[in-house]
Amino acid sequence: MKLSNLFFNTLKESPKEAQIISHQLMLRASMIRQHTSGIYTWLPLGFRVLKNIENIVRYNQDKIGCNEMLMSTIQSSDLWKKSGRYPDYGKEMLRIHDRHDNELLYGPTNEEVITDLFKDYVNSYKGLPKYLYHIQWKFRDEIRPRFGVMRGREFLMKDAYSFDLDHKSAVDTYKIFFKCYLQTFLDLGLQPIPVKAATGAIGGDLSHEFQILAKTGESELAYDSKLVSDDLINKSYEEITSMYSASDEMIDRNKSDVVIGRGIEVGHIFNFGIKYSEPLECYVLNNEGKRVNLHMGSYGIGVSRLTAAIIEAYHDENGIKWPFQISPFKLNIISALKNENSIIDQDLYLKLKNKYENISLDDRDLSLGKKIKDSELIGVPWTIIIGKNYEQNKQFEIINRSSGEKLFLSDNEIENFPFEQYTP
RNA sequence: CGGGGAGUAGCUCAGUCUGGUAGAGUGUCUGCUUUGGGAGCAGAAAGUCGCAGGUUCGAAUCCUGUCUCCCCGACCA
Repeated sequence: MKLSNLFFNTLKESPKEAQIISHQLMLRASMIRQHTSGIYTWLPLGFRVLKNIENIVRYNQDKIGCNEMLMSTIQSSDLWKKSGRYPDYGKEMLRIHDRHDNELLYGPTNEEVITDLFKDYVNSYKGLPKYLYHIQWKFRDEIRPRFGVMRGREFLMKDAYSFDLDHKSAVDTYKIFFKCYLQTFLDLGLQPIPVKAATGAIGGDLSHEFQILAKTGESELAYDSKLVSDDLINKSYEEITSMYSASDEMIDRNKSDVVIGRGIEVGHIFNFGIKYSEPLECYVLNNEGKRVNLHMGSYGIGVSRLTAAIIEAYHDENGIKWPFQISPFKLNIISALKNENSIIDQDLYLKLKNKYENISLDDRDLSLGKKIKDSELIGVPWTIIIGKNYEQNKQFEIINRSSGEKLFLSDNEIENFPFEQYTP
């Protein structure tokens, strides 16, 4: 995209409402705009990032045979009354009335809806197990929204739901999602720490949070240093969960040889048995022709929160440092050639655009310094400058956002340069 | 909900104590000069001072009410 067409407006100073670095940078880079407390408009740059994250999450869900669908954001209160959660959810649930004075709500989660759906479509054990998910906006009327999209009231979540015949099978499913989550966060460029969780309001007997390390994280963590390892993904569920990890009040203060840190919770998985299938009468016939309630699990990833979490993990004093796969633009071309008629930058732009889907050309009439600063703030992994070195040696100057390293490449070299091999 | 703070130009803030009719930086616009790290000079546009009521000759400033936002705590992807 040509930046002259991009709707954005970078800020030198950060608006005072922002307290943490990710919130400040998201505002300064024009990724989001606050509409009201805890509710945000996603501007073009932010929306590109959100979609990139969403696609990585989607890819990993699809890989384990999870079916993508889309449920409504508005739900009827009926099912919540059946499950018993209508009174329990309290003020955090946004309750609304339609013109007939029917009680509706803006969905904070979807266990009821999906359980009610599932029971009418699968009636035999032969149709199990089945996994379903969607990526959808949720609303939880948080007591105190804060830190930008980190704890918004309206937020984008991937929520998956599993249906199994019995407990044993449900545990196998749980392990599949567990490994899938590790892979998803690794693909996003993050180092996940799985933490055994208290099951809380949702209930059930098996639950893990996935935390990523960040100084500004809301949870305190204590974990075995071996959990931070490159080949964690190659270990079995049993091996991984045998290593110590805990958050907040679950931490054993007497335990030594653990690493203490802070984390941002970006995922949470639950196995909760028949908690919803029983009241909502979701059952199948087993191989003896008997009715059995399905064993269910739910698996959440905070997609919009991840944008902030990734910035918390990857930034410096000049701005964001996006992992390549997340960045709104993979590389940014800036021309500093004095000859106004030069189209070297546009030629290069067209050439690289064939190879990389999203790249940008800063064709705005601004000083070189301002363009470089914007490129750094927005967090583009590679900035290509066509200037002095091009005029003298026909070389493009390539700046690596993360390391600050500069490379000088010829016309031929730049076409084959492995830009995607970038680590922030 | 309890405790604290703040609403003045797109953004950051001064002015409020001590009432006299709106300021700075940055951004924006115009012109000229610039062109390797948020350029320089000159000029310009831009604010019902959150809202409502009150006191006063006169209110951003004092009083009352109200709304919104931010921070600390309980809740959570």
